Amino acid sequence: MNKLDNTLLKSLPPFLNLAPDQIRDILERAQPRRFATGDTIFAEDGTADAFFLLLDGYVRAVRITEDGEQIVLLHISSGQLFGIAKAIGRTTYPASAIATGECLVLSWPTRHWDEFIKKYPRFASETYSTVGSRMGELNNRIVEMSTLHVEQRVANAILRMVQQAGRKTEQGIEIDFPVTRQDVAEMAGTTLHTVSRLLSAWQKAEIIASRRKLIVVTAPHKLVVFSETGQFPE
DNA sequence: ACATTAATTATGT
DNA sequence: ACATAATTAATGT
Repeated sequence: MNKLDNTLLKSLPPFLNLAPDQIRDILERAQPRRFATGDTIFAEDGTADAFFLLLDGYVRAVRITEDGEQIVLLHISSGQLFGIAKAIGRTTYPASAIATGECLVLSWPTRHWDEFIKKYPRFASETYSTVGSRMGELNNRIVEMSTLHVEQRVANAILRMVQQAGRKTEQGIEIDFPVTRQDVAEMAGTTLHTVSRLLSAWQKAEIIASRRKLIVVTAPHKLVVFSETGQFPE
């Protein structure tokens, strides 16, 4: 039913080295979907009736607190599996998935999960490693949140985005999806005002350059040093 | 050391 | 023109 290129899946980690008929098997059960900026792909606590593979674009995992405050848990970049509640023994999604920018996604009904795991060892090991690395990231962030100062936290938030979605330009490394100060604030656990103030300062110090919804890190090394020491190098 | 409030300006449809 | 984003200063905990 779909006109997706068969070579597309072949190059993705979970489906590496599969035979053509296996690729077809997987694609036949997949539903390709597009999402626009800000679209909710699935909602926190909703029944996990599908799991997903991000083909293009970026998605962020978001949770809402008691008093309606958003926090951004992590970003997912293309090639990654997400919405894999089954992998952590859940029947509902632990967070909401929001499209940041245009997204192209493959989704499969959850009932195929167990079979995929059995049939395709790469798919199984890939889910383990993505679950593992996300746990690791969240783990680090807990430590950061409780030990570091805001300035270091927003530095880390920016560095993480650079790491996951950095694109080299003439000026430096640019974050490949739209980010507002509010977004950064939600990642660093602070307010957009503090973020705005910090970004302005770092702009003057020629560490970053930023326009509306865009952040370019012009001196990545200095920002790394700052995130670790709380001081800019001479 | 940070958040909150509020007022002001810039930017994108 | 209108809504959304960003800056900036003042005040608060």
